[in-house]
Amino acid sequence: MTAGAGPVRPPAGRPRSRRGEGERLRDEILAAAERLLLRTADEDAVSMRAIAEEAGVAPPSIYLHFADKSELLFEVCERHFAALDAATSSAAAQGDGPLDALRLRGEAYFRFGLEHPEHYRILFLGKPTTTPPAWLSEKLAEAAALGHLVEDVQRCVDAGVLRPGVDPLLVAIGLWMAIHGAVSLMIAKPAFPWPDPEVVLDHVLDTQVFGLGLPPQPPTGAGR
Amino acid sequence: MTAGAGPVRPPAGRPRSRRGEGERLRDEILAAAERLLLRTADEDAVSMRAIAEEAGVAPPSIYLHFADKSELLFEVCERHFAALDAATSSAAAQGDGPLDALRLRGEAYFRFGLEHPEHYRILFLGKPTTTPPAWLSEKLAEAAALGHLVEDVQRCVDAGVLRPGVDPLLVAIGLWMAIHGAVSLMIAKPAFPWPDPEVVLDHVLDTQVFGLGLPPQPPTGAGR
DNA sequence: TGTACATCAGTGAACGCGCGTTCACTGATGTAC
DNA sequence: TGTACATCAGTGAACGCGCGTTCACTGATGTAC
Repeated sequence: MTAGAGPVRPPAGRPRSRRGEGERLRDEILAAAERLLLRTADEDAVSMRAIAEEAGVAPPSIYLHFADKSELLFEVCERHFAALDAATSSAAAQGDGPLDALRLRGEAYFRFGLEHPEHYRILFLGKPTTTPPAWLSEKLAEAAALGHLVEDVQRCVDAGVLRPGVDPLLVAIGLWMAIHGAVSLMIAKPAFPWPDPEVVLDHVLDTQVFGLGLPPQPPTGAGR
Repeated sequence: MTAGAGPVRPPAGRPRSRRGEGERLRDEILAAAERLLLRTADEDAVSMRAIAEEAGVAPPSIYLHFADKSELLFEVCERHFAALDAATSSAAAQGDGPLDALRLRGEAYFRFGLEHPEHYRILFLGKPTTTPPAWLSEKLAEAAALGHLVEDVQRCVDAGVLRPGVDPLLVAIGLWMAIHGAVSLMIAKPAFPWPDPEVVLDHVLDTQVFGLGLPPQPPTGAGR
């Protein structure tokens, strides 16, 4: 009975946008979907109805701004993965030389994935059926920041710090797969007794650089 | 009008089991689910109704033998992954030395995953929510044949073909992650312009063994 | 300054769907007497 | 050998749910005259 001003209003009524400002709702819907995804950590909980409620709006209003659900969800992720690209690239920029840059990029990718598991799941673990066509190749590579990764690998090749004759694209894909494997298993099976994430990360990256096998020429006898 | 024998019968009527042979249906349901999964290659298409129809039985009949859907689906996969374990282990047994065995095991795992994408998806890409508790750790490791992988790694350590001081479990998990990363990305994004699977596989395994970096002591000048 | 009207932002109710699961039941089959 | 009965394998119909999406609509707001 404290704030008794104004007539009866619908519970969480969001004020309607002024004329010409209809686009504002678009951003609010995206923000609501993102909040839901982060709070519930469950893609299934992010239904159109739930998003609408989170945004303080009726479900059909979403269709004023998005063609369907997947368009909305993937735009949420697109924004988020722009942040991944920024994070990995800025990490790589701190690198001391191209190999270090590559390593820092990998670390940033790994941490980003573990910190945003549901986004990661939607983009990289989801079924192709529910993925819009554009996301099947170009955007996917973009989201994984694969282009920048290839560039980093190319720089390593140019600097001569990788084995000669390697294919930069193949190397980049291999790195992506190795780190993705770590991220996706730990995300998909959180209850599994994994070692500490940082231990896993270090091991995966060390293995990529040095390999598991013995160095070809151990210092036997007359080495040093 | 060719085979006019017998009275009118329900379309795909499966003959009811004799008394005491009720357990027979259990196997038929498992087989039906497996067939559906392989034919449709889509986990969503494998509903209880669809399984029942494939088995020529009414949906409630499934509950005579399985508590619920996830119990059924995971039993399907359990059988299938017993085959994975058999395939990888028999591949490893062909190996010429422990390191070769490890490599053959990895190859077998990779190929098995690509050949059975929907099973792989259910087991390793599914959400923890839909996974029965037992599958969150013990059975999971079993299914990935992790135990046998650790043993193989241990044999390599004992034979002195890996870098000294490595933790066999960590190495095994790292190998698992690397190959899983390749399998899961190629499964999840089949439309992506991946290199040829065998090229990917070779690269991933070579990298695991040799690393991407330069060997520590390149033969400069007075080597040979 | 007043008023009819077009436009815009947003809504209430419903459609149709397929799902997992439950319930009360049927009818054949073997068994006890 | 006959018959009542318990048991077993399996079913038809329905429950309740939540989903994505559509449709006809409302009511406020700005604009033209």
